[in-house]
Amino acid sequence: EDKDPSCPSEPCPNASATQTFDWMKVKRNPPKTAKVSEYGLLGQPNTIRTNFTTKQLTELEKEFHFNKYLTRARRVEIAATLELNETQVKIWFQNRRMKQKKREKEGLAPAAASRSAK
Amino acid sequence: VMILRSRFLDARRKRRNFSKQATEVLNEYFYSHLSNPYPSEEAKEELAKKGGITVSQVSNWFGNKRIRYKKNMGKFQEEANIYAAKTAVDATNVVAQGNQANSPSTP
DNA sequence: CAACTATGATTGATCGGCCT
DNA sequence: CAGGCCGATCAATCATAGTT
Repeated sequence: EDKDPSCPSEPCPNASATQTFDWMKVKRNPPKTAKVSEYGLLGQPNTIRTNFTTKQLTELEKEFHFNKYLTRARRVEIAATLELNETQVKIWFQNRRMKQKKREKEGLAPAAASRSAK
Repeated sequence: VMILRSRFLDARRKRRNFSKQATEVLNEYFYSHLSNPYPSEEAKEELAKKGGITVSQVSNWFGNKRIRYKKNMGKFQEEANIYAAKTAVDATNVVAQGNQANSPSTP
């Protein structure tokens, strides 16, 4: 599967005025969440982002409130319990922390604004 | 595998389109920096202030804009020209020379 | 009023950089 | 050198606002 996704056989004649910059060509690698050993063989790799179930999210959320950071042991435990990869659990916590931070930030700025209004 | 789309039935999604001016400011920046539409944190703050929205919203906007733009560049050509012309007016001041510097305040 | 499109927000996962 | 975290971003999707 070695092919050039952009312009198979032509030097891309930049059509109109606006040209194509690098950022427009950026392509992310497909998620490696795929697990060849699960359905017998590849074919339908989890090329898409997995959707966590409400149950999984609830558990993860619970853990997060207990500890913002994971321990190797905790991670393994949770991953097994929720049937997720350790990586997925790790990533979830990282995203969760960022989300937390974002919320705190958004929760303070408006407060300062309303302070002067009141 | 069930219909667990109840991921977030939260009512937090009461989206409201941005004001005309906010969109104006954002698009102006986007198209005047089309070669690299990645505003710095400082730039985002300024855009947020000018548009009357939050920094996160500015980030979301650029994120969506970039993805959607490259997804369908043709659909934005028209818009691109409109804003390209707008920013050009800003430079028509010095018609004498083709000054490329577009950063008014860069120490 | 239904059908369709434009758009803001959410989020699992990736990328590059830094640190341990 | 491998592994985790951060900050930013991607990319797909959700749900709604605005159009047709």
